[in-house]
Amino acid sequence: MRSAKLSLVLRHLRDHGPRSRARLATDLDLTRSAASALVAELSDLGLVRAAGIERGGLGRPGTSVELDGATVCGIGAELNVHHVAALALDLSGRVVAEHRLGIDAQQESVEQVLDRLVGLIRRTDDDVRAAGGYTVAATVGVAGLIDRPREVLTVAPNLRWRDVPVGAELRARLGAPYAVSIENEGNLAAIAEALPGDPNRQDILVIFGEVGVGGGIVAGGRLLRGHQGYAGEFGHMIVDPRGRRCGCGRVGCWETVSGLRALLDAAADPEDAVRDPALSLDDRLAELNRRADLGDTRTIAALDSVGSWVGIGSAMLTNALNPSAIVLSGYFAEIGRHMRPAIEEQLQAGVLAPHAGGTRVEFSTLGFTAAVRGGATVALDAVFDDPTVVALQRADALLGGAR
Amino acid sequence: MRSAKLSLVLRHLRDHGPRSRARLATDLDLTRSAASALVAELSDLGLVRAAGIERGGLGRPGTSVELDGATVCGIGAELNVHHVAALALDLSGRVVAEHRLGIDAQQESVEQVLDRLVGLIRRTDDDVRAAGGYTVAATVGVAGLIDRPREVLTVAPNLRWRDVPVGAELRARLGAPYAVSIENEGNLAAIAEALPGDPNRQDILVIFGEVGVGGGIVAGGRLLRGHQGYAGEFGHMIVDPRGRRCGCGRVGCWETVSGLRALLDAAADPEDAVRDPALSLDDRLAELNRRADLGDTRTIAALDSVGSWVGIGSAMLTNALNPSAIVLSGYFAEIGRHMRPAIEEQLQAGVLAPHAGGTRVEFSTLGFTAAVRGGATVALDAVFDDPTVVALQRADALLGGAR
DNA sequence: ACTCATTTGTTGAGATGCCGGACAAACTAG
DNA sequence: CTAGTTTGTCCGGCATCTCAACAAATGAGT
Repeated sequence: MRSAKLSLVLRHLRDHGPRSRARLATDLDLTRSAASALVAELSDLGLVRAAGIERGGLGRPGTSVELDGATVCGIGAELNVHHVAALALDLSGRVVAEHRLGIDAQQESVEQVLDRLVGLIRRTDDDVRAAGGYTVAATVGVAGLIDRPREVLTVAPNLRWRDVPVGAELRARLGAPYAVSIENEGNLAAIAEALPGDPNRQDILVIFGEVGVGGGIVAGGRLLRGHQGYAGEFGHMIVDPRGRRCGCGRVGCWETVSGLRALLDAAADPEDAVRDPALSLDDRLAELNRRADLGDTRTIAALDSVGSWVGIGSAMLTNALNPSAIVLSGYFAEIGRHMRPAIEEQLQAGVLAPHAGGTRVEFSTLGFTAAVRGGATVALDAVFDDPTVVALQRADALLGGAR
Repeated sequence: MRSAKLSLVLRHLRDHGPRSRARLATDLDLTRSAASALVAELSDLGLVRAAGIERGGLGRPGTSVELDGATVCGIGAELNVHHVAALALDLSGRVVAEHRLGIDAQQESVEQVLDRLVGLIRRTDDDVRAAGGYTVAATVGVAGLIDRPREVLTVAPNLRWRDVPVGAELRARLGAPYAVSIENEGNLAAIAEALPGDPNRQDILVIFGEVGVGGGIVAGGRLLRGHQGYAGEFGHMIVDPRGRRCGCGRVGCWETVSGLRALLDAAADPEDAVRDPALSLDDRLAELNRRADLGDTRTIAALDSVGSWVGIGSAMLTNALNPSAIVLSGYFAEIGRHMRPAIEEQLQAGVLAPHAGGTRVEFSTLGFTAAVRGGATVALDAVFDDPTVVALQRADALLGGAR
């Protein structure tokens, strides 16, 4: 009841930016007295602070209140085939710490990979503490199917892992005083794209492309996880039954025609440098962008073909979900501008609603940090859900310095 | 504030059935005093009543409290190509009144059809009043795309309507003291299948098949409407680009291979009685069921083929949404038992998650009343959201007898 | 049959938090 | 410099929740 009001105020400050107590009162339909009292309590918890004077209007200027980012942080981490990463975000959305490490999950044991990830999370937490803050929770994104109720990684074709209780393993290794949860990587990337407070980012479809294609659905500002947490596996929708065999064993999965490999195969001969896995992905995509800019016929045809498939799949999902935007992330964000016409053409053609239901095609600007940012956002949700938890957490963090 | 707690209690009684005040207190983490006070207030509002003594346990037996269905009703209505219908549900889910009228929307003017529907809603409301109750709200399901923010029927291929402000038209004609809202028919059918309190019916995918194929998505117990309210248009996902032309003008829409027409075309020659539109749909489907039971090769092959397509589309949506159940409604419910093997085969083959992510294939038992039931449920949501509204509504209903 | 433990529902006292109004503070407009 | 406006705080009143106590209704044990 009390925490619900505190949560309301805190979220409002996050979603709509700093503002005076009086403004909070009118926005949230409270009295000025109530707003003042709530702000005072949030201030005692170390979650908000004064942010300067609001000059310009008529009458006495208000003292603006903003989220206090200094102390409370959430950690997002990522466990992927070619890298592990961790990132800490404070309440105000600032990056406090960031670490990244290249690995080859297929060549290392499960234990080794988990140890590396735990090391990264520890270092991130250390950075947070060094900066005078503390960690409230950590959420780890994994490139595979996460059975949420059981907190088990069920299947990860690209990692080649099966039935690993990642949540319990990480908790045991970390022994941390903060909560640790796991989530599908694409789902976290989707959360990162659902910008709080932006009305055009409350019902979105995020499609994340690398070798595989995944993603997530945000509906009404909330992540759609499905019954067991398996929602968002767009890459394995079968769109071309007479097509190519997929890594998952099926034929014609969407990622076989819209994934990175499909693009590279269509755009270049096997000996071409853009198909050399030893070179950095950024460089190879930059080269394709250059060729497309110069008007290279084969490159443009490849981008058109892949773009059409991206559009066909997007149209199906748009008929089902009617999102306000489709956010293309991963390699699509790097090279998608050349695919846009083909994607939009298929979207117009394949969606029943006029003007494709108003769905816009957008490209992510978060790059490779989408998943870890989403993870940190989820971790911070604990605070926004119930701001009073930090009272306990803070005591824990100060007392239990040894872990 | 207070209404939030009242709402909590009322919903709990709906979702988990009658129970004592003490049980409510422990379930909802309240004190017994608070629970008593809340029940007393709900009782004053005429929403709950005593339901008998709970014998059997140790100690003093509790007096069970249940939803009082006698007074408060919600109306659901439906506007479809071949019929209009209306149904009133009381708080406890009992059908208080039901009316149905065959029409041919393509032969009549928009005004005529709306007048017929209004007449049906009026008669239903009269029945409610005759039974000593009153109507709190009405929700009308329409077979077409509803732009929710604007409350306009954007496009309805089967009705052949475009840009009709159905909400405003109905309100003007009814001049009713209760709220009137509109919604897509498939979405209402989906709500009707999401049984409150059943944990296996909180994340479901409802597919409704007649000539067209539509449906709705319930995620976390809440209807997924999308940005503009166009979500759930599964029938026009393009699944077979080399296939047949659809009524919407595109090629290969899912409903061209899984709709009723596809089944009838495959199962019988043009002169066969099962393809005679003059005969009742129920009789024709019964005949197909009979033939399949007798082992007729062509019928079984047709059901297998259509079932496979139903399964292929379901698998795509299951990858994206991970529902706990796919509820097949409309003509699928009548004849689906012969399709089940083909559907489940494609689901297993097309879903990445092991065992198809635990998604079960179920058949609706609501028949043609699904949409109107869903509409009445939505109408009653106003009461469950804020039980105090009935205090005003009741005064209105008693005073403003003339409308 | 009687007593005791157990559970229910109600009641009253106290605490908490919100609302409304009053008030001083701080600023703009003229 | 004054009048008007808006902000933030303080205080009495009200509603609501909690806590503790108590009577009522039952089963279990002797």
